[in-house]
Amino acid sequence: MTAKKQTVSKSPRKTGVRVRAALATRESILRAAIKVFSKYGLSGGSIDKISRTARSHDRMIYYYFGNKDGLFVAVLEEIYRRFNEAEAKLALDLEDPEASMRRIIHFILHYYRDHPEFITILNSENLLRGQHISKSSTTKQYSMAAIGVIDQTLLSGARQGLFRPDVRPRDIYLLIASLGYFYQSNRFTLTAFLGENLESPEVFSEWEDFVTTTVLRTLMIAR
Amino acid sequence: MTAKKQTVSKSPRKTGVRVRAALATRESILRAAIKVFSKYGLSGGSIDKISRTARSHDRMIYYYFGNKDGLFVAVLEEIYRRFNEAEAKLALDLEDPEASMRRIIHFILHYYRDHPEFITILNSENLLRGQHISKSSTTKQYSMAAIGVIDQTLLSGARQGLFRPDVRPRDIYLLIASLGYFYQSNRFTLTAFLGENLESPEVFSEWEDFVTTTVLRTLMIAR
Amino acid sequence: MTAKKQTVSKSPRKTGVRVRAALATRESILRAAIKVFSKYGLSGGSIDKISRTARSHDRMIYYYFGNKDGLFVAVLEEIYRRFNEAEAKLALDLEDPEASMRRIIHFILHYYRDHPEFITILNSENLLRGQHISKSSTTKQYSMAAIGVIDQTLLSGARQGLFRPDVRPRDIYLLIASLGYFYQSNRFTLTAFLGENLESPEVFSEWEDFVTTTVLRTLMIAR
Amino acid sequence: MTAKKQTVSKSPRKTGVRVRAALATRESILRAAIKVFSKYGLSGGSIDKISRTARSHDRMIYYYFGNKDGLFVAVLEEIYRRFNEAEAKLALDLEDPEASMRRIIHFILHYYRDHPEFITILNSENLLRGQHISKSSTTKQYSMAAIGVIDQTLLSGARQGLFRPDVRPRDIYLLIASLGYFYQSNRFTLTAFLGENLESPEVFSEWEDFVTTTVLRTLMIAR
DNA sequence: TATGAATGAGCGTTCATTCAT
DNA sequence: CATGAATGAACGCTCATTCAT
Repeated sequence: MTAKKQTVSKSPRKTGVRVRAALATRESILRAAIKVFSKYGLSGGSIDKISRTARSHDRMIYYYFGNKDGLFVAVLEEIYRRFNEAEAKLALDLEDPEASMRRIIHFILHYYRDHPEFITILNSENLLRGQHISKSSTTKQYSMAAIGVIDQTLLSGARQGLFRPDVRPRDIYLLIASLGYFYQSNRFTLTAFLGENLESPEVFSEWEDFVTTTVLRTLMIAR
Repeated sequence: MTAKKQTVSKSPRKTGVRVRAALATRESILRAAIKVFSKYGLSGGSIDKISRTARSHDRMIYYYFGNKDGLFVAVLEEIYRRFNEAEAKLALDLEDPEASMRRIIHFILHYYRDHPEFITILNSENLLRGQHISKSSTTKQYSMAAIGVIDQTLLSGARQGLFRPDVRPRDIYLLIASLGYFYQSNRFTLTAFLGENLESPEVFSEWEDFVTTTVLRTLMIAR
Repeated sequence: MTAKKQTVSKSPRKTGVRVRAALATRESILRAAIKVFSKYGLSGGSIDKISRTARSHDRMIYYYFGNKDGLFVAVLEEIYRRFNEAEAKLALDLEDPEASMRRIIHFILHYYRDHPEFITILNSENLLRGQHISKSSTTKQYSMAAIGVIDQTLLSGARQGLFRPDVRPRDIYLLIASLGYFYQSNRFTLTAFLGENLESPEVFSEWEDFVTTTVLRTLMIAR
Repeated sequence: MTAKKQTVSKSPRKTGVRVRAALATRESILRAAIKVFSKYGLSGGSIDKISRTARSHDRMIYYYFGNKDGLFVAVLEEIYRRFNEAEAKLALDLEDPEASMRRIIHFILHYYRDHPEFITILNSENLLRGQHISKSSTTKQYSMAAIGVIDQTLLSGARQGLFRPDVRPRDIYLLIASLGYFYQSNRFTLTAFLGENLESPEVFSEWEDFVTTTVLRTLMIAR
């Protein structure tokens, strides 16, 4: 974490250590930024809070990320990268499209639940009308993967005569994402509104069942 | 010295120019706060921005709302009240449950699209883990109305043998709200992600069709 | 305390009640001001804190005392008046000057201990270089009484051949006041400095003995 | 980001212009704070007044002292340190205890007269019930020196058969401090009260004589 | 006699950022 | 590669006070 306390050495042998230490500093700042932006939003998450959380110094943030917006862009890229990385591990059996679809739903709902920073940071970015994501080129490529997985499943399902052939993968992606995202994103106001604790495992589990049923009903050809 | 709520004067003779001016001040601050919080979030929406927008003074915000949090609570209550007021105008023909459901979906999706402040302010409140809404008692009553409308529609549909009888109104409320909310809330990151402009009327219209189809497919008994 | 909630009556009979209520308001503000100024000083004791403590309104302070300085002048006069009133109750037997002197010392030390507001408010006034007391005419007359009592005691003691005849009453007044005042006024820093709790009854009692001894040693003719 | 205490640089080569400038900034803030707190008290002495007096910026106060309270603690430590430093220069001839005692009295009375900030700042701290001094460890050690000097003098006097052996140095310290402090601290209200200008050199000189006489009378064994 | 509404200046503090070395 | 020093603007909030009835 807080490497870089070592004194400046003159021997070139130690350069490797310093580079590694520098990376560690950069990484700990990034991790701290995710935590802080997630909790306080962009304007509420101050440079000071972040550097303190990272046990580093304000100045280092400027050193590695230029300014606050640069740091936020890096944060955005990182959370998308993490989501993509997790999704890539989904081993789907395309021969069983219904099971694949259930797995995808399960993955998305659980990822959202277990990574609240993903949701709050995307909300922050949307509050700012997406002004950072447009600066980033890397994020765009991730959509391919996310929708590609659904596309393949739908194609397989249609080929087997199980799924309607006229359903667009983009709509199914939005459908699942909506149902997973809104539930998590708005769980505090919803809890007050509905008088029901959406954070309880039972309520969440019931919701997953409902989502699965709904997606399959809109996909599957009735017989 | 916070102003007493509503400031009901006992002698109606005195309900003169100043009281009217006072109400106007309070209201213009509230309206400005909705605008500013909606655009910048709670921490980004400064007292100064708000009082300037309201063409009033910082001090008056404290006079009428105590502090920034008090103002935010009032803002929350106001946007819920407005939603409720709009919903109350929905004239549903319960004899035709399918049409009713289409109307409800139409109303919610369009309300979210036309009132982006509703979404951004709720996101801000959820970022803060619902710490303001719990202080407010008035908001809770609004959920009754919102779900009540769906409940009646589902009952009518079930009575007529059109809708499945085992679907919970709360789930249908969450289903529609999710699909309307996420689309609007995340339209900027989604636009970058999907490479498609979700703000275009055509894309929105297609989405409304998809949502309607999905809701009805999950509700209606196949024949 | 919080009279003045009664509705405005048109019958002149009740005028007495209202005047009394007004006095009560004035008095409760004065009492609150003593408490607040004593605790927070002049600049730290805000109009708002005072009106809140008095369960009255800011505006009433201006109504009765003109402004903050006017209120502080009234406070100064009040604490001097109270001291004078208490001192007037001292029944001294001038035939026994030593006992009289012991009584005076006892009275002053205990008055300071039991009325910390007297000390803190005088300190505030001295911080401001006595700018309020010069506006007040009533306070000056009180010194007469305070020193007069000592004067009579010294005269009696000198007449009886017990006290030195060349000691000035003003010096004895300053001597006793210094020893009583400093002990109370600086008891917090002294406690930290000396590592001894000056608020304990035993330590205070020992101090009273020392003061009495010192005053009498400087007064009495050795035989 | 509060500055580290004293900022001792490890490589002496770097102790350059900026470090010296930094020390100057810190010191000029401290000096300004003493002046301003002395004149207006803690709550009346605003950060703005101080930074303006120091010809620095608000921000630097927070940089070097954390917050206003931190600055006040530093101010307290500084005025105690200065008193201690001055006292350390007192060259006493312990072989002549009476002369030593006269010198101590002289020193204390004149120090109080010539350093009014010492008195007003201690009054401010006592108004706040000693809440800052308890945070400071350095001040406690100063009491040792102050009382130690008196202790040695008393011991020498007792050894020579001049002073009573049963007098506690702490009491003599309090006696002298009281008589010097109260005279200065309350000189404005006393001047109004007594109708005599305590700031005139003659009156002060007479007071010093009276104090000296009083202290010696309570100390010395009558023959 | 009493009040709610309004005001502009100031409060202590934190903001993101740049400077010089 | 890293840091201590510095900056001006903004933050949420409170100040004593006056206005109009």
